[in-house]
Amino acid sequence: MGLQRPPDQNSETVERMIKAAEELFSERGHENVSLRQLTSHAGVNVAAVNYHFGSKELLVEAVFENLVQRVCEQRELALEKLQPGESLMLEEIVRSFVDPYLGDGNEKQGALLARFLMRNRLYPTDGTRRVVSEYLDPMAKKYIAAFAQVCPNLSRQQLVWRYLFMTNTLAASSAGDNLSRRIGALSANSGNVELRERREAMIEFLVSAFR
Amino acid sequence: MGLQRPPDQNSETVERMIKAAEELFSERGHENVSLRQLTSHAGVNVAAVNYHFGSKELLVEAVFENLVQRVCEQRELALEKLQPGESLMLEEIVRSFVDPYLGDGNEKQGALLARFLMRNRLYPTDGTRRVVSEYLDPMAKKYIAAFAQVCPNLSRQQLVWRYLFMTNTLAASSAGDNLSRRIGALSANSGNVELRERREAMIEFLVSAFR
DNA sequence: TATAGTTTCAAACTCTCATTTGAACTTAAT
DNA sequence: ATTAAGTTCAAATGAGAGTTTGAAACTATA
Repeated sequence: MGLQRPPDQNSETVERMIKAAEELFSERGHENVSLRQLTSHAGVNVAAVNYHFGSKELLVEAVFENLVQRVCEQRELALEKLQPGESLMLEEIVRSFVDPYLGDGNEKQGALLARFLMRNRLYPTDGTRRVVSEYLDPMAKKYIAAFAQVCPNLSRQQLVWRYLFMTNTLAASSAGDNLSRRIGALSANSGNVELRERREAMIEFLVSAFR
Repeated sequence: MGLQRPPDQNSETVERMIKAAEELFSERGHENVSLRQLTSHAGVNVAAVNYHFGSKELLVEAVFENLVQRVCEQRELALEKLQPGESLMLEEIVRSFVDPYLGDGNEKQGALLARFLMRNRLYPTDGTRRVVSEYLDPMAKKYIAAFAQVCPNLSRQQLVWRYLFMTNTLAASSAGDNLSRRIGALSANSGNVELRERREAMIEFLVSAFR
């Protein structure tokens, strides 16, 4: 009968669409990727989006949720590994937060996540809010608790602020390749900036911001 | 003959359009404001946009340039007022940077600027890049020089990084009212967060990030 | 093999948007 | 008063987007 709610099956088609979406969204942002571009890049029919996800918006949210879930799992693991030892290092907490965000190798994951988080900041929807409150907020509380152990001089309120500023810095610094260009313009140096270098500078910045 | 380039006149119509654009853009972002909404809110005809600016994109860039110019002028003044005394305070430099950005009273200006800067980070165009290199970059060099005086222990490279992280934090923290909601979710406190409070917390954060 | 449910496909549909158009109106100079 | 340029207007245009459709292809079960 035409229009039925498809179950959450892991069909080949769905995976290909999500993969294509991650690639294209991380480059141009989901508002600049039409369904025709997306589906042709994935090698599936245009109608597949509405058939499998219901709408473009729901596809976007599925990709977002997918990614956030992945990152939060990695953070969970990294944070747990830190807890047992009593001597909790500030820098290691920051690293356990930043590393899963940026992912490995290329900067695509960080860029994608940054786009989503900025988008949620500027134009939140019910779906994106749900992802934040379901995955990010519980994780945030754990991090704030961890920071509280290392920074006993900061009040709970201050910790909340700084945690949020940290996430903002991370998101804003990962979005687009514009930062590298800007650094070239401001430094006397040559333009090219290494990824590793950027990551280390940011961690240094964040660590000092918690002191 | 139909299509001529109109000069930069300060006609009533142009002013009304820019004013309406600032209001609507700061609330919903320029991608979510159609020209019909914009012009009807301004009380002018739809065709006026293309007649006076050439296109929607050029109107957006004009609003952006307008705003950035204003903010940079205020920063210039505030920074100059600081220089004469030898005892340059880190916190005052940060304030001279933050205050013109956030504007006075309502948070509309900060939100508008944040949207533009994020947009430029995610989807830069020739026009927005021009505004950045023409207004923001020269200003940035002055600020980096000022920070260098107060933070002699930081290398030039570190100063550049931290300046950029500062701008990112500022932009990300000013965009949307989502931050307040998030704080409510993470604190045990009640949801409402004062503007002043937020501003002070951010300045505290930024100051500590430069130490 | 027959049948019912699921998935794919090309094509059409609908809607909104920025942009263009040509006439009407205003303004200022000759 | 006449003319020409600048400006405004309602209406049309056309491109591009997401979505829907109904038939065809596929898959599994009986």
